[in-house]
Amino acid sequence: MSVQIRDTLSGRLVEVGEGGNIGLYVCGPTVYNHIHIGNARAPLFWDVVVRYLRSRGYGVTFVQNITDVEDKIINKANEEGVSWQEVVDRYTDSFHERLDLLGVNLPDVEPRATEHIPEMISLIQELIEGGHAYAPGNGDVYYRVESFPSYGQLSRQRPDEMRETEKAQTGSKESPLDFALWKASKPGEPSWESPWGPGRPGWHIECSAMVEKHLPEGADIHGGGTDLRFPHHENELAQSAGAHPDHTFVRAWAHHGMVNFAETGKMAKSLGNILDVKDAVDRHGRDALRMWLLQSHYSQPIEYSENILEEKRRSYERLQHLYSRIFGSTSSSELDAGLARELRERVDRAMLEDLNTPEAVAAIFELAGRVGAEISARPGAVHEFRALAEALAEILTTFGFDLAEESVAEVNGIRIRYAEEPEAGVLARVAEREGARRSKDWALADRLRDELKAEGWLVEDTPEGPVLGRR
RNA sequence: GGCGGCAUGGCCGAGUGGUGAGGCGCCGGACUGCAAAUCCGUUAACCCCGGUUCGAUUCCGGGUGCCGCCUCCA
Repeated sequence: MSVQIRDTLSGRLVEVGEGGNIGLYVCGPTVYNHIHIGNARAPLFWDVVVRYLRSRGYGVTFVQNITDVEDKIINKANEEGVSWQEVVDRYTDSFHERLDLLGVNLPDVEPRATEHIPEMISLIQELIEGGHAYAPGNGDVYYRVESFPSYGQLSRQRPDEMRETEKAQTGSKESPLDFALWKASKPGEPSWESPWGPGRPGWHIECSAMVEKHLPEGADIHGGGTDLRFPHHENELAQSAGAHPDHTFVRAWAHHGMVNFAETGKMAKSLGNILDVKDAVDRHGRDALRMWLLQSHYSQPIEYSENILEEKRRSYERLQHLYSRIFGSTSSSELDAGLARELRERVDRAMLEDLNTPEAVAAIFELAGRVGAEISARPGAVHEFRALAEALAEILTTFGFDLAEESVAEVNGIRIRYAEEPEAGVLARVAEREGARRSKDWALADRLRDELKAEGWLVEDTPEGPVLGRR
């Protein structure tokens, strides 16, 4: 069994993980602000992928870096009159808090740029020795793009056709296309000793160094947003392949689409149209956010709106309800076993071909529909889905959803289902109310329901008995 | 200007050379003392013009529109 990934470099499906192990590197945040939901796409999506691959028996090494030295961090620190380390600490904590809110697991390795300065320096030295880089003598070191003939391959750009912009000023560079590997530090800026004088690393070099260090066999999959394809990944590739032409750097590049707002387009800090992950989770809950991301393919752009997220919340609830209904099934049937098997197979097929989460989610819903139809036709069947309940729980958990497992209490022969443990006396009154209902004492039943409602509990009557929930 | 991607039913969104994924909504129904839910069923689409083909939403060409990138934005 192997996973196929649509590699952005070749445009083809590439097999990875044949040997059972997968090294995954994903570009993480530059910590100079709270992450917005656009930034959340990568951690959330890859979290699902990692969980899934592990559930299928793969050994996964998941590396996601934190960029903790960069112009924007320095600018932020200067604006606020604090040290750059303070900015880094604050927003690294914020990042972790938000991952936690999203229910995203931390990667196996979370390397920081500043912890890899020696590796970067030695990589730069190798590039200089190989003629791929030069130090003009002012403390900077630049990559010599001309020395790498396949430059532009990843982004399908031809160097001679690249538009010249002010951002690509020549300065002390040989060519406007050359990019900084090392920058001389100005006073007050983060600074490390180097063969070229005190300085700090360029942006791209950190990822080259960290991929090589933490995934010595090369990255099977290298993820990041489509906006990183150029220049960031193009430059990473030029650096790593330039320094080590015989070593595989990346087997499959997987670029995910941008998150857009319907009205204002791409969500970007520079455009000011950002939505903090925290606000999105507060508004819609993490499960809705997961459903939203999983119901479209990672390679496509995705649109955010309050309405869409509300829709996704409802979608997820439907699965949660189905699970609640069949959870606790004590027996299995031929139908049950067949549905469980089909569910697992279809999810696998979808995921193993380019991580097609929407296809996998569709399979879950489709199977759910068939269960509903069976229960609808034969209510007693609700207790005969042990295998499917198990498969469903496993898959939804693998996708990182919070599956609420209901408890069942039996009071005076009345079965009451609830997800959240109620305080003493509540269950007794729910049972009392159900007793009142059975003897058609509607006045008492309604009074008890109102009473419980005032205390924050909602009682719903179902054919299978009362269900207690939070209002 | 260059490069890349995308155009699917009211909305979101997969996929396929020929039997209409899936979700949300609408509508119909079931359940129901009331309430709130829930469940079932149905509805409906492949941007435009050519071409290839027995047959194209799917392949090719052209057009239109939208999005991203073009040196440090996930």
